[in-house]
Amino acid sequence: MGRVSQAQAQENRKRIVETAARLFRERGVAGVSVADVMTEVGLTHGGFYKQFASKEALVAEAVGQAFAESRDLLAGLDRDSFVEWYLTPEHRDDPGAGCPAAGFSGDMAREDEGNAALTAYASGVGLYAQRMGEDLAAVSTLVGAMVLARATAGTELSDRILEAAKAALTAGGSSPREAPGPARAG
Amino acid sequence: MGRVSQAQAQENRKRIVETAARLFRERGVAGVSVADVMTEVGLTHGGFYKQFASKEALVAEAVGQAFAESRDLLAGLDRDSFVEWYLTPEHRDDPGAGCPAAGFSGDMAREDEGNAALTAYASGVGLYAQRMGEDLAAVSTLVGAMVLARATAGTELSDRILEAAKAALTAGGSSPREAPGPARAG
DNA sequence: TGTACATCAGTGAACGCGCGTTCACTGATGTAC
DNA sequence: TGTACATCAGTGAACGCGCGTTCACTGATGTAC
Repeated sequence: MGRVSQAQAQENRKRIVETAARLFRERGVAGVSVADVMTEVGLTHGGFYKQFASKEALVAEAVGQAFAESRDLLAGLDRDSFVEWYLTPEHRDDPGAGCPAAGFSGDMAREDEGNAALTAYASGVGLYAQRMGEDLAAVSTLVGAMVLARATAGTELSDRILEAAKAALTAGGSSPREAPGPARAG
Repeated sequence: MGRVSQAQAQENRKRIVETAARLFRERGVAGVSVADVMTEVGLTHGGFYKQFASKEALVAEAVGQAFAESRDLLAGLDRDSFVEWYLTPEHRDDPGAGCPAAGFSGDMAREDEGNAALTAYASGVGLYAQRMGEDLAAVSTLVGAMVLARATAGTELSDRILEAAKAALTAGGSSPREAPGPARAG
């Protein structure tokens, strides 16, 4: 295959970023090679560097892409609906299409400061914070529950974590310590 | 160096596991090679396989070791003191000596089920749950806050996450939605 | 509109590198007498 | 206690492999006239 139209090239680039955003969340950045991404898109790995300076640059774009995709979802649900959706086994079992704050957390903790991926990640977390009314403790509960539920997937503990977090964050925002109840509803 | 006494060999093995438990939490399992661990211990990498079947086996032992170390800490503090310690910048900035539930979360999410490391991890999380009175939502808040604070380290958001989680989990369990304050203190 | 040429997205082989793992070897340790 | 020999923890070189990245090449696209 020779040269491709500019429109096609732009389309290919977009698909590379979207595919990376999904695969990195599913298997981690270290678990996905540049060749993996390109093969999934239907291209050969050599062409990657015509579009991106490095794998690291792709990671940064993928993080931004993942948060951009979730922006629509966040906007379309009210707080309780969002929490309900977030803490489902379906979300736990499909990290590739799920919350980037949870999906990329393991990889971001090891990036060095100032890094483009980190910047995109931090601003994305800000988005989630906004959705939750700047309640950073609630965001922590969501992300922590998802991370733990995934790490314990397959055990009985996993489902219980999701349930406990849901009970704590819905039904009026009762304390994580207290049993869920109708107090403060509305 | 030729053969070494059985006592020395056992001591070396122990130090390999302890060093791995620290390094894996600091840089992630994929970010630490077998040679890295052995060099840190002061041995050469070739001897590793006299003591362990594979890197994967070391990961499983390291996870168990990390939780075993934290067991003492958990036992020595009451709930509020534990929460206070957990949500400090010092804990955030020293993952190698910190909570294994947070430190290994990124790596565990990608292990396949039935795996020895996963089993050790899940039972370790159970330990934390016990410490927090089986309040899995509170455990989620702790781990989520630490994971997010680490992923956003260096930004202003990072400290705010720790503060918000601390406010939500101490001072009588006030709602994560409310701003921190002196109300309900004591 | 048609022709001639330059561009450059994508190909596929190759690179150097670090990884997990193996192995022949060493020589102090542990054991049998 | 002393001697002779087997064991085996640790050494260091080597292995095959997959990775990120590079590069000469291809040929359709884009452009200049």
